[in-house]
Amino acid sequence: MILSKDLVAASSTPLILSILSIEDSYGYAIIQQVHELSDGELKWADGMLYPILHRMEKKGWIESFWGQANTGRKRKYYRLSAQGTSELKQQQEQWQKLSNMISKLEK
Amino acid sequence: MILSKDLVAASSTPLILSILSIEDSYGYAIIQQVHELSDGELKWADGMLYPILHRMEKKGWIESFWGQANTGRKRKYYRLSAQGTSELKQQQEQWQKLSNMISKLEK
DNA sequence: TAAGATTACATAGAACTGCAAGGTATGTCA
DNA sequence: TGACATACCTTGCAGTTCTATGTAATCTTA
Repeated sequence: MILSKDLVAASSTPLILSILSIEDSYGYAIIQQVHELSDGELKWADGMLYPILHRMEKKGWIESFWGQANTGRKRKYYRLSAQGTSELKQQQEQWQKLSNMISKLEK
Repeated sequence: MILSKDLVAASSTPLILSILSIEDSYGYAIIQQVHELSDGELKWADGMLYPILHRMEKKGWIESFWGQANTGRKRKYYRLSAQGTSELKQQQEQWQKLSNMISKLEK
């Protein structure tokens, strides 16, 4: 199944917020987490994710800090901010509301 | 609650398809139906809806025909095509899948 | 019966934006 | 040593969206 562009766009933010609500993560890992979570249906390009992360940070939903893998390679981790937590809650509610509207109409 | 732009964009198509799956309708009425269904939270501008309807028709999901209200005023009705029916089903599945992913992550 | 509100549809194009493409760099391992 | 995986970044424009604007018929009410 190919997910519609609109839906992918609309789901990316809540998905990232959700993932970060479980534990801090970094760009490259988030891509893989999404890939697994979706059973391979969502395959984000990295060039698509990083701008989203930057935008979310600018909005104050997430905060970044540099970390180090045990390999020595540096990673830019993100953590959910307080604002991001409330944003996540709101977006989940919105999804729920729209899902209900759409499925309520099902014959 | 202000619905995020992305979500509004992603939901407009399945919403319209859903409404038309119940019964044929026309632009002006669809706006009101969405307004009611959402308990006043979604307030589409007409200038926003008509282009969407045209796009959907171009994609073959809906078909238009001119009708007449009992008042004598002409109306452009839309009906769901076979293609639109299968598109609706797909989009509903996609919504479901993403909703599940997002809510499964909830702590 | 005139003015204002409502119903109803249409479209150009300004304004926005998403993301593909292209770039850099380090670690691993055969 | 070179191929592959890991890891991050940004620009630019192709494509989209919907605001602003226009038209016109019908209804209401004073």
